[in-house]
Amino acid sequence: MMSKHDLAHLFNQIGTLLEVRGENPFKARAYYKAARSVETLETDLDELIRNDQLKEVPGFGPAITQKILEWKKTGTIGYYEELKQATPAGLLELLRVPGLGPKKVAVLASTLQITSLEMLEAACRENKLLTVPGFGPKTQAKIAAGLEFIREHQGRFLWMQGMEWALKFRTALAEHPAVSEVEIAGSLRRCLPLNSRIDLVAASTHPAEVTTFLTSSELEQKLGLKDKAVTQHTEGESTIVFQGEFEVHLSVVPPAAFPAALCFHTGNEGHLQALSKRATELGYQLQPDGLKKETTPVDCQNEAELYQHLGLKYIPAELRENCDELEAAAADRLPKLVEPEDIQGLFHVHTNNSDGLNTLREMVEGAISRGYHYLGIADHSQSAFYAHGLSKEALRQQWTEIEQLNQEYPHFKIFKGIEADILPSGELDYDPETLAQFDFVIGSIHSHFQMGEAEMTERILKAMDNPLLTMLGHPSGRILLSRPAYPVNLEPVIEKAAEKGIIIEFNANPFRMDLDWRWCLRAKQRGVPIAINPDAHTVEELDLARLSIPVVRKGWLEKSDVFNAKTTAQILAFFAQKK
DNA sequence: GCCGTTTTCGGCCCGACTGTTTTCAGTCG
Repeated sequence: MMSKHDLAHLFNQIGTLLEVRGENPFKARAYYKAARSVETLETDLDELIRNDQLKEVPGFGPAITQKILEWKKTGTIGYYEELKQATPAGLLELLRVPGLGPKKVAVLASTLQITSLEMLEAACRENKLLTVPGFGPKTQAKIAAGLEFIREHQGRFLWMQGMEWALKFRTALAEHPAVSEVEIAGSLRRCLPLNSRIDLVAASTHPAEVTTFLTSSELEQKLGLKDKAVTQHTEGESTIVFQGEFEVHLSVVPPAAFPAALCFHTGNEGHLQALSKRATELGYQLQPDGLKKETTPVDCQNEAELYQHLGLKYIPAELRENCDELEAAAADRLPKLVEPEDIQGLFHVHTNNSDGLNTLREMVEGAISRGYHYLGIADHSQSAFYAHGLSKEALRQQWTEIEQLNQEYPHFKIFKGIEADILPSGELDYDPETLAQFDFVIGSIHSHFQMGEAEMTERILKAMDNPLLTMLGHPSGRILLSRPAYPVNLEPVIEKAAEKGIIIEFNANPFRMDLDWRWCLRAKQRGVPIAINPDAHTVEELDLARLSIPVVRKGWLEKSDVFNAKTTAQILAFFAQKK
């Protein structure tokens, strides 16, 4: 089934290919624009074709229109295939290097014939970049550092990406007749935002059949694993790698050993050490094949029983980081962790008034159909040119529309908000009179990342001193796998939030997931409410808030710690008291 | 490649930063 997303992807690819090939950048932009138009079409593509209205869509001229028709008929675009054929595959990879854009990539390809990350690495080592006009020692050093960053993150993947695959493996293994139980273990089960391996533990009386199944071409075809290789294979364990980035490790144990094996393969190291120590103190031995008293196995049906024998409440895997969880489990003061159903509404939602893809109405109706009770709209502010930040005039129009929708849906509440840039000075990106008209104001940093830690911290603290600030957005600025956090000391930031009653965002975008879990725990201890915000730019992304709950739980958060677990009435009261 | 109260070629989203330059091009958000 071909979706308009596939077509948009093709246009984006054409744009990128044109750029690295050094062709007219405005031609590339025309394709990017067409891609965006395709994504945001309000009328069905087929209907536009039927009524011969394609060329009326902004951004669709004769060339693009012809290509859409071709794609409809053949499923692809000849022009794209030609460009792809004529461009070395590694060239697009080079764009991942921070500091390398299409122009420089084109220059490197034409002067040094560099067409892959490996070739670029070699050229840096040999100081070859210095011979290229426009490239100096600093540029070469920056590129070398960028390559280092990419290498460090090689084979690492996001929690949501990893879980998607892990669930497929678990389902396939569960259907195997020799498997009695199978679970996801390791860092994915502990819900770390970044992972390097998919760990699975299965119980079976015929382990070799199960490990062989993991390495089989049958499973490879069933799950569509690309570039699969087997890196380890014994009777009880096997490891495969696919797509060059995903490593899957499967351990198969006898059913009686399953609970202990699952616990051992879940970790983490520190948690296991503390657990073993406690077992020893109580006269047990905790080993990967089971819990024993003297040498006699102690019967455990599941992990909960295993913990129970050690005088502990069951510790959810998310909390097993050797972070006071054993003490809490012993004293029966483990948190009752937040659940997806606890989320009542969403803040930090964009519309196509700034850089979102859907209309305000679509976002509102999407939230209603998902069972939410309120929605906090927060488009980009005026300084964010790159994201079509809203002028005051655009704001007034949006407010009018919000008021109309609030009337149309009396049982649902739409809050007027903004994601205001925190400017380098620490000022928020509108005058106080304008800011005062919002129901809530999120302050976020989107530019000028190159500051020292003290200066950056000061900038954020100053923004928090503004009485009109309600919430701090993506508080570390990290983009997992592509950009480190900006330098900031979060300790005084959390302190200030506690003092001023400011909410801190947990950004549910899989590439962000900040506030990081360690700092969530700190915020909770200081009584700072955390809002689990989807930062949605499409209707589908509204789901990110609930989908990211496992990662949020890692920060010990309970329903009462989460701002958007409050009812509409409680939110209204909070905003009223803030004014 | 698209677009036009500039009707058919010349411009196309803004601004800061950085590094390589002696006046600017590329990248990034």
